[in-house]
Order: sequence, then structure tokens, then C-alpha cells
Amino acid sequence: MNHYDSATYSAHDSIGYLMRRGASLLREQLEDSFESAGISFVQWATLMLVRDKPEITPGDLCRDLRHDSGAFTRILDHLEERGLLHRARSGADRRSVQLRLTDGGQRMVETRLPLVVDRLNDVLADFSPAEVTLLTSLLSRMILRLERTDAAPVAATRVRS
Amino acid sequence: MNHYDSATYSAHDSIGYLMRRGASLLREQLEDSFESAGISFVQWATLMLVRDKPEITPGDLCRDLRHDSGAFTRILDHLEERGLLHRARSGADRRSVQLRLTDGGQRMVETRLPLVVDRLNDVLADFSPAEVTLLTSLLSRMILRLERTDAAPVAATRVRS
DNA sequence: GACATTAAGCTGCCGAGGCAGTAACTGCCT
DNA sequence: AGGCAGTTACTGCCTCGGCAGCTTAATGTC
Repeated sequence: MNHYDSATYSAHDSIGYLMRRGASLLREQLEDSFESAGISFVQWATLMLVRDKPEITPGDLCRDLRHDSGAFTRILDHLEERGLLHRARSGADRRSVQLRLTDGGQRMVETRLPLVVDRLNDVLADFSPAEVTLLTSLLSRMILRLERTDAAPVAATRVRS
Repeated sequence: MNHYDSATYSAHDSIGYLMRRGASLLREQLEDSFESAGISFVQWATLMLVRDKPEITPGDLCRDLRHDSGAFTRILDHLEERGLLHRARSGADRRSVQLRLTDGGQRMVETRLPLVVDRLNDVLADFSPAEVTLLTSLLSRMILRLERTDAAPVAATRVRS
């Protein structure tokens, strides 16, 4: 099934262009609204994910957020310095690290969450619930496919320069 | 209309998370496939947009690509150094710059375009044409809304720290 | 138990993006 | 004419993500 064709391809109709643009716009707006808290959106999202799944490791987290593992260490450094998060070597597997929200971290998640939720609801204000469900499921399906071919690159010409 | 609620919000179901993840995955895969050409995806996209609309200015381009204007100057520098693009001050408005693809630039666009198109088609392989149209239009509507509130921030608490 | 292999997290370095400030220029306004 | 605001491209600086390499720890194999 060919949806796009080289001869007629226009970037502005491309799913790639649209996703990138949407993600970038939303990200920027959220980032702005977080500025007053002196915390970046990624930092907040990290806290959020730890709250929802306390046993999660840094490795899993940065894979989930699609963030570089090196850069992510520094994000954790920063959160720990600000006293929002606590790091401790795991007893079971001493390579990995256990994360735990401090009270301040918990508060940070709670107080900023409504802000994010409100913005999302506002962006989707003129969508019906069915449309949101549809959009969510279409995006999820596409991501599944993207992840699949991520691990096993199809027949890509892997010429190293 | 409230689609999300703070009490039940889960990041993984959020449109924001999905768009970000999708865009990031696709971007990375395209970037990999461009590596052999020694050109980044943004650089190629720039050439692509110039091809489709030769009278476009750097300012419009970087707004379109949601790229920083400062960083974009350096992208143009690089493209010009590699002889893919030609820059010249405009006669009509001497503040702005006229862009023109060189033959090499034209070739670069043409040879890499099928690669991008194929990847997109592959990602959407198990989508019906109707589903792609739907996804495109839902995303477009959301972006319209994001752009609207971008220019005129609603009632955001703009507390500068 | 000694060895290689893999995994998890961290560090240094590099390049690219974000931000603020600058220079040149246009159009408007009086 | 001249001043003034707004626009366009560009520069310097700083931060942060990407990448490669390292350390420590677990796993597997003999």
C-alpha cells in the first residue's frame, strides 16, 4: 500500500512533518509554563514516571523517554541536587539504581500535573471523545510499527562513510 | 470537554507522549539512513522545501521547520559550503536572502526523496488510505489549535522567576 | 574458580539548538 | 528629511543531547 509517492510528495502533508510540528509546538508551550518552576519538562516527566512506577530504573526511564543515557544521568544529578529525587544502588542488582521521590518531588509532580492536563484538554477542546480515542490508537499503531523496524532495520543500505 | 483527568492521567496514553515518541523514532531512523550521504535530515528537508518553493526566505523556512533562526543560519552556511545551495541578497528587500539550489543540491533532493517516501509508506503499511487521511486531518486540526494558542497564550500564569 | 561477554550507569568531549544581542534595512509617521 | 518601530539575517555564548569510552557488576561457559 503506497500512501506517498515521490512525484507528488509534499512535506506539509507528511505524517512525519505533522508529528514533528505538533510535538514541537506542544513541547515548547509546556516548557514555557514550566519555566516558573525552574524545572524542565523532561525533568518533570521523569518525576512523573517514577511516581507511577517506583521500581523503574534509570535505564528503562531513558528508553521510555527516548533520551540519551548519558544525558539522563545528568538529569538525575540535577533532580537529586534539588532534592526532588533520591538515588540508591539496588541491593538485588548492584549495577542498577533505585529511584525514590522525595516529598518535594511528589509535590512537584502533583502541583504541575493539572497544568499539563489542562493544556492537553485545551488543545483537544473541539475533539469528540471518539476522535481522541481514534487519534490515540492510530498513533499507537504507527509507533508499534516504528519500534518494530527500529530493532531490526529492514533492508536499509547501511553504508558507513 | 475534558479528555484527560489529573487523577487518572497516564503519560503513555497522552497525545503528547505519542507524538513525541513517534516523531523521535521516525526522525532517528531517517537520520540513520541519511548518514551515508553526510547530510542531516534537517539539511535535506531544507533543500526539499527550497525545491518546492524557490522564492522562500530563510526566515520562512526556519519558521516552517520550527527551527531556531540562529541555528538555521549555520545550516545554510553548511549547505552553501558543500555547494548544494546558493545564497544571494534579494534585490527587492535587501534584508532578506534569496536561496537557489545548485545542480548538486537538486540531485541530493531527488536521490534521497524515494528513501524518505519508502520509509513513510513502510511505517503506514498496514493502514488503509482512509486511515492515513484521517490521521493526517486529526493531526492537522490539533496543530491548528496549537498554533492559535501559540501566538496568543490563553490565560497562562506567566510568572517569571 | 578463571575467563570472556553482556548489562547498567557514569564521564568527557563534540556538535547542534536556544537565547539574547547586533547590524542592516524597510516602511511609516510626523 | 529624520526619527522610530519592525523585520531579516547573522553572531557569540551557553546548555543540552548524542556519541564513544570507561568502570563496576552480573551472567555464562569451560
